[in-house]
Order: sequence, then structure tokens, then C-alpha cells
Amino acid sequence: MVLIQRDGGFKMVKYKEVAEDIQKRIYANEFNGKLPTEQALIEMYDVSRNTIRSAINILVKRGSIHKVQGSGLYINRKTTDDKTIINLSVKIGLTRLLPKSTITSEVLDFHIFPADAAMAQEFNCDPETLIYRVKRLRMIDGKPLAIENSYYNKDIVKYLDKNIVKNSIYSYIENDLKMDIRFSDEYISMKRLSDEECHLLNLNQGSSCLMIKEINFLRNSAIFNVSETLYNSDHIALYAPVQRD
Amino acid sequence: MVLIQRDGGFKMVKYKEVAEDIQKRIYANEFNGKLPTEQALIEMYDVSRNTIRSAINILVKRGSIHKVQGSGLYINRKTTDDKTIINLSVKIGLTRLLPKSTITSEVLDFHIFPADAAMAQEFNCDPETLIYRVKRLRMIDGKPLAIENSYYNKDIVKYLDKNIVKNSIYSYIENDLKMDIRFSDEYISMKRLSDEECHLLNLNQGSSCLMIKEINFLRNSAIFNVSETLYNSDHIALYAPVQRD
DNA sequence: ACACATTTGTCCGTATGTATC
DNA sequence: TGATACATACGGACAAATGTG
Repeated sequence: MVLIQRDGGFKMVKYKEVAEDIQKRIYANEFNGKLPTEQALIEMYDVSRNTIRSAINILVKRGSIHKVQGSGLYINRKTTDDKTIINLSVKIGLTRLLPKSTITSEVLDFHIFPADAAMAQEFNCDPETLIYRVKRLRMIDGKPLAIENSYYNKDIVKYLDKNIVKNSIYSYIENDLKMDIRFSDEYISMKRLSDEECHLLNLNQGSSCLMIKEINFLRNSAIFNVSETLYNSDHIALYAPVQRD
Repeated sequence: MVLIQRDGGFKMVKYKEVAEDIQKRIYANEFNGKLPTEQALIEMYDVSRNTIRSAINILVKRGSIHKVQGSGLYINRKTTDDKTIINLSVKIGLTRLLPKSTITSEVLDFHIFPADAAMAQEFNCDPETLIYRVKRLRMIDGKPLAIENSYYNKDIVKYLDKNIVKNSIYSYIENDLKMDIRFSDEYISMKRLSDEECHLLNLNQGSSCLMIKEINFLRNSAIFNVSETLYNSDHIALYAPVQRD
């Protein structure tokens, strides 16, 4: 069985296609707790062992499966949690991350300003570089999910407007600007909310929340975006699969 | 230059040895923002390209470096944060994770009990299986860092006592019992602390904290440990490097 | 704008080691 | 013990992105 799929017209490399195909089959419950062996997958997809192993490693990294030498490839049990789970291992942008939910945004602030010393250091750019600031209340299926305070380097993201930031900025950057978001540093801490923030997130005064600071890099390792997002932790939990080397 | 190192007498496979050697050199500032090319590393360590690439991928996964096709291997800038950073991508056990600090523990509770239905489900084991419960106040350089509420399946971890749990349980499990801790699921959320918990962590009443629920697996995918740890988030932040596939 | 060298990415093949069953 | 299945390590070839002149 040869299965070559395309993602929105883009040509994908083999091992990623295979990975996504296996992932779909896992979601569709086509396997019974265990994947076929490497050898079987090699024959199914008609690719080399290295290619199958690269594909499998993608699924391992995102916590979908785990491997046991000498035994096989096992599908991980899903946790039974009523909260929305944000998988940190694949977390680049929210809209793509939570496709089963509807993410909408209310723009609380949108303006442009020249970087001061601190901001220039964050972005590793020259002072006076123009920076977009976007503050949004992000909602999941209509309920307040997070307050996002985000900054974009205008030298890299040349144009933003109110209409764009009302929707998925990442989708705009990737699909329209054809920029290549490659990696991201995420720092997770806790923050006590101001009264205004509590009100926005529909929480009691004096509440705290999960705060994620993100530094987002393009392929060429330029920082195009820095943000701090305050998550209503009544609704979400973060998930991180960890593999020993 | 051939450099084969041993870790505590254990034989390590080549790509891991190379990875750890490069990591040490990064810490020692032997490179100037950029690693030697793959080809140069191949010659330095006298290994194949695949082996070098496996080694490099370990460092990428833990956020030490990033790669730019056509350009090179770049060392990631360290964040300037006064908090202790817990790197989730390598977080299996605290003592090993924070070697620069002294982790000590005060045992708040230690007993054994038969699993009820809920605990049996957590461990994916039979009800009535004996479970160790360990509650510890963990301290970093003498300051209260976290309250850990941890459970061990006695069928797997056959023996624990008060003296062992005062020290690093993971070191005991790995070094003394020679068990192989392979992977871990981490769920991060926030918790409002009880008055007693606030007191233990030296926080004001009504404070909240980061809570990490961990499910820890052996090589054979058996769950040997489940825990919930309440981190004093004044002192720590979590870090997660994310790479797009 | 173009050609070229450099550097990492993808893909293939083969052999042998180690853990599980 | 042997068979199965994943892990490690070697090799080569070509593609794609980057940097240089």
C-alpha cells in the first residue's frame, strides 16, 4: 500500500507524510493498541527503514506512541481529563493546535512603536526597530481562554492590520507571507491576575493563572515574535511528553 | 580527536557520548556561538555522519542548539532569568535535573496501602496492589521548592524505606535497583494552595502554585510511579523547547 | 541576477547489537 | 534457545537552503 498525501498543495517529504498518515490511522482507531512492526510499515509504505524510523520518531516526540525495543510500537493511552490539553511538544500557534475547537479573538489593543532597550534585547534587534503590539482576548468555543500580549518585529513581519490580527496571525504568517516558523522557546510560570485581567477571563478577583512566555523563531533563527499569554487554567492544562535519550 | 567517555563506569553508545561531550564543550564556552560543521565533527570524533546527526539531535531536543539548513549549528542563547529553570524536555527526577543546586527532602508521610479503584486505574494495575505513598517537602539550597505527593507500585519498586526516600528516589531506582526509567507524561496546571501547603512552602495564605502531575514509565512501559508536585513558582519556571517537524 | 561552494536535509542500503518473547 | 523487533552504526547519493563572489 503506497500512500502519498499532500498537505494543502504543498509537497511534503516522505517521512512526514508517513508520520501524518500513521497519526490519522491512530486517531481513526485502525490499530489495536500497537502499531505494525517497522518491517510491516516498510512494506506498507514502500520506503526504507530509516524513513519509517524518522516518521515514528515524530509520533514519539509528540507523545502519540512509545517504543519498546524487542517488543513493538505502542499507542499511548489518552488521559481522561475534562480540561483542554495543550501539547507543548507541538505548540506553535493556538488555532492549529486546537483544531477541534473554535478559537476566536477580541482585539484589545493594536498599535506600533519603536523598540526601547529592553524590547530590543528581547528581539535581539536594534533599538528603534518598529514593533507591532497586539493584545487579544482569545476565546475557545466562545469562552474566555487567554489574554495574549504579543509583539512582532516589523522588519520581519512587514505588515499587520486589525483585520488580520482578529484571526490567526500564525496562519497569516505561514500561509500568506510564506514564512517558515521553525522553533520556539516556552517559559511557563504563574501569575497573579489584576482585577481587570480577572474580569476579562471571567475569574474571581485575586485569581492566578498559568503564564506562558514564548519566543518564536523563523528558520533563519530570527526572532519574529515574543509574547506572554495568560491562560485561564480552569479550562486548560499543558501536556509535555518526555523521552529519555 | 577521538573522545570516548564513560558515565559512571557504564558503557554508553557512541552518539550519546558524542552528544554529552559536545554539550560539555558548549557549557565550557569552547565554541563561539556556532558548532563546527557536521563534517568537522565527523572528523573530530571519527564517527559516521548518522552518528553525528543523532548526537546533534539530542542537543536540539533539549534546546541547547538549533540547526539552520545550509548555514550551520547554532548555540542557543541562555535566558536571563533569576528563577531556577526546569527544562521539561529532560525532566525525569529533580536531583539529576538540577545538579548545580542541592536538593534535600523532608519526609512528611511514608506508608503503604492497597490500591483502590482510582489508584489502580492510574497505575493500570489490579486493585489491592500494594502502593507506597511518599509525601515530601523538597528544598533547593535550603529553601522550600515543592511539595511532592508520590505513589510507587510495590510490584515494581519492591522496596522503599524512610532512609531511601529522604534522598533521591530516582537515583535509588536507577543506580541501585538498575531499573530503566524511559519516559514520562507531564501535565501542568495551577492549583490554589491550602493554608497548610502555603505554610510549608513559605507562601502567603491564598497563594497558588504550579502543579505538575507526572506518570512515569519503565522501558517495558510499566507505570512504576505517579506523582503530583506543587512547585513554589516564586523560585522556578518551566522551560520547553519546541521544534517544528 | 547568476554561478558556485558550503552545509544541512532526505533517502536509500547493509550489517550487527540488544531486548523481548 | 531461537525467532522477532527495535537500536546502533557504517556507507553512499542527491536535494534544498544558505552564503559568497
